[in-house]
Amino acid sequence: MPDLKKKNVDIIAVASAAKVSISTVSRSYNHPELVKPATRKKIDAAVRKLGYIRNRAAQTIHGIRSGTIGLVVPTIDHTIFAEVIQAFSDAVGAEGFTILVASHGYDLEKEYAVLRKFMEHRVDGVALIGLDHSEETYQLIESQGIPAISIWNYDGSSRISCIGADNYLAGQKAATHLLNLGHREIGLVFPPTSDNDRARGRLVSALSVLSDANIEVPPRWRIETPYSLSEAKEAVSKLLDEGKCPTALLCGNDVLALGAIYAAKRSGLDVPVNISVIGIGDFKGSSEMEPNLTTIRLPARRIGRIAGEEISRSIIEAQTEVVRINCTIELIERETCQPVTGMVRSALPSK
Amino acid sequence: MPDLKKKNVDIIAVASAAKVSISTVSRSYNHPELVKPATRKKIDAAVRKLGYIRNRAAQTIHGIRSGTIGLVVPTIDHTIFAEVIQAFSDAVGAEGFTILVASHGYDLEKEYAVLRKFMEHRVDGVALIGLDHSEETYQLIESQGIPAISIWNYDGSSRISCIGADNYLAGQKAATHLLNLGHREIGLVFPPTSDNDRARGRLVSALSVLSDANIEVPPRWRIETPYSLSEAKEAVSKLLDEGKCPTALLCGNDVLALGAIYAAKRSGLDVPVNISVIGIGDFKGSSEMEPNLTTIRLPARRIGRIAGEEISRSIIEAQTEVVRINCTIELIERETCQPVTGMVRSALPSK
DNA sequence: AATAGTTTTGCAAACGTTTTCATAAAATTA
DNA sequence: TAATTTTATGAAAACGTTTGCAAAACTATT
Repeated sequence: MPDLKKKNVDIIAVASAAKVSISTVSRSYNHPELVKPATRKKIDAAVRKLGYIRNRAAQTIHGIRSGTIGLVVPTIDHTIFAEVIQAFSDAVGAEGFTILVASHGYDLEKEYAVLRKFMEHRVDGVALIGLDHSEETYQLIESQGIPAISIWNYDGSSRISCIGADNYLAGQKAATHLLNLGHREIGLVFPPTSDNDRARGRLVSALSVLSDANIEVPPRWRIETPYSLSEAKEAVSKLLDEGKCPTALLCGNDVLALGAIYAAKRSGLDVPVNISVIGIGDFKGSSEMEPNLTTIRLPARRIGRIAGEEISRSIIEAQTEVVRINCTIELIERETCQPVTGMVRSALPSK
Repeated sequence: MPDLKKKNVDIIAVASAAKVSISTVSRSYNHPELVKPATRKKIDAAVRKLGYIRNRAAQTIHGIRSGTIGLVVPTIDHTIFAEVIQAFSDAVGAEGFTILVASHGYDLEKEYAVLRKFMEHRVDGVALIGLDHSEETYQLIESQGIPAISIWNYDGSSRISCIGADNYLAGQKAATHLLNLGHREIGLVFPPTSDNDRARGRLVSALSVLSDANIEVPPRWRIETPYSLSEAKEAVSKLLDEGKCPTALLCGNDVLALGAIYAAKRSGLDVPVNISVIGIGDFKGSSEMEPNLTTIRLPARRIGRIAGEEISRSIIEAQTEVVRINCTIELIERETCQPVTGMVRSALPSK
């Protein structure tokens, strides 16, 4: 039973309890092969008796790694980021690192502030979402000279290492799929795209595919809504219930797509018979929902895991060169999209 | 522009650049009122010029707080925990703390290991989910004498501070509601209950309400499934497609409930016309899904926020007495449950 | 102009470790 | 048994801060 004498037990206490010098105690942790087994046993006993726990702060000021990695995300409670965090955490945890987590709520100033705080804690590396960051943020990272990695976006000319998918391609694939199914009347449901390169890439490319096909999306069919199930549902409901409605909805991510599907159901529309919906992401649950969501798969867990492995590696090997990894994405055809030819348009609301 | 001369800029570098002693630099951070404004200005200039960032590790070994709080959850990528983490993070962030996060995957040994690692980092406090922890874990917390708080469960005799809801009551409310609607043939869908006091409390109380009403749940109707949408859907599908099926499903949480609803839909059953489903939690999205989920609301964000506020407070005030907060829960009647009297049972599969 | 009081600053010890270097003890060899 | 090599340990400096104490620089008072 640990000695509860409030005195904070330090390495000195252990040393005297074990009747050895502090150097020996330290060594028995850091270079156990250099200390005699018998001595090690004495030390272990003392450690156990006193309930000693090493102080990483004290180690850290010797230039020894802190063993922490900072992770900043826009928000923690979106499926997609939660998945990334989990995978990232598992990957770096396997290498002995602990993560510091913070969210910035899509505010790049806040992101900088958070990152600075991480630096005060002398994290061994940092991970961010996307490549949209303030100049200050980039300079901070560069001036500290620690490994940094951007998760979620691939960009061949990124300023820091990145691992992710090509969001531009994602939007393209989604739009192309709808086109292939014969859709010409297409609505767009996207989150705000300022300060969000993921959404922006998808939107821009979708729009460009559409305009290449000579399709113009009327403003009323271009919905901008916060990244929220309820708000997306609300916004799409409004679109569906007023005036002419599109034959298909291209959504910036699966959450918005789900909101759209709920809105359709609420308006008495069947997906995909009356309207098709495609998402981007293939979030956890998208394959289970009824009807199963047709979407562009962005391998969140894989990205998170590789990001974790990659940054651990660059910390351990102290190599700071930029690496860029592009994860392939694919169209997952499920049940929420169908060719226009098979559609029943009569169900459209007449109110 | 920061001086990039790899030399790690420390307080000494700043001092000499500003032509003052290191004590003065230190003071200008910690007790600015003690240093002359003109001097402060010189120091600020030097700091900016060199890109100096304080080293919390060095401060920490003076007994100064590390400014970190450790948070251990079973898993990050379940809506419910993600919500809690977000709220908790925001609350402690407002007080200047940064969180260390780790997950243990429902393995209490791992939880202990993670907690130990947190202690090495000298976190100022720790937060855990639920009250099921190993004896070792409790002793570790007690021996370190730092504030600890358990999130999600209320228990009047908890060993550490706790904030949460009464899961026992939650199960009771859910079961009672089904009973009130006239259901007598009730299926139970729960996650494994060992090492999970939340689920256990709910299951035990539901069962007890049922048996008090002289209702016995046949083994085939007692489904144990991992906390996963797809596995719940799978398991419930099997139940629904083989043999007699219950008029209502009581699910241990909203994710399992959603899985059950999907399974019903897949089996051609309408919820609630052919079968009622009740969840527990009222997760984000439960109110939006179609049909809206009837459930017992556990205020996740509120719990997370209060937990964060509470632990910040006890760290700052250095007061370590146990506090226990019980958040009220309520039945949210929505669309997935209806009285047996109105049900259509003919739709049941005959295969 | 000398004194007393205040404000501002610097010196040095302390915090809990790791690590280099030197020394003591043990094992090996001659 | 003495000399040599190897292995195990300890003393002390170093890491980047904070802070108690004392000295220095001002201000105000006579």
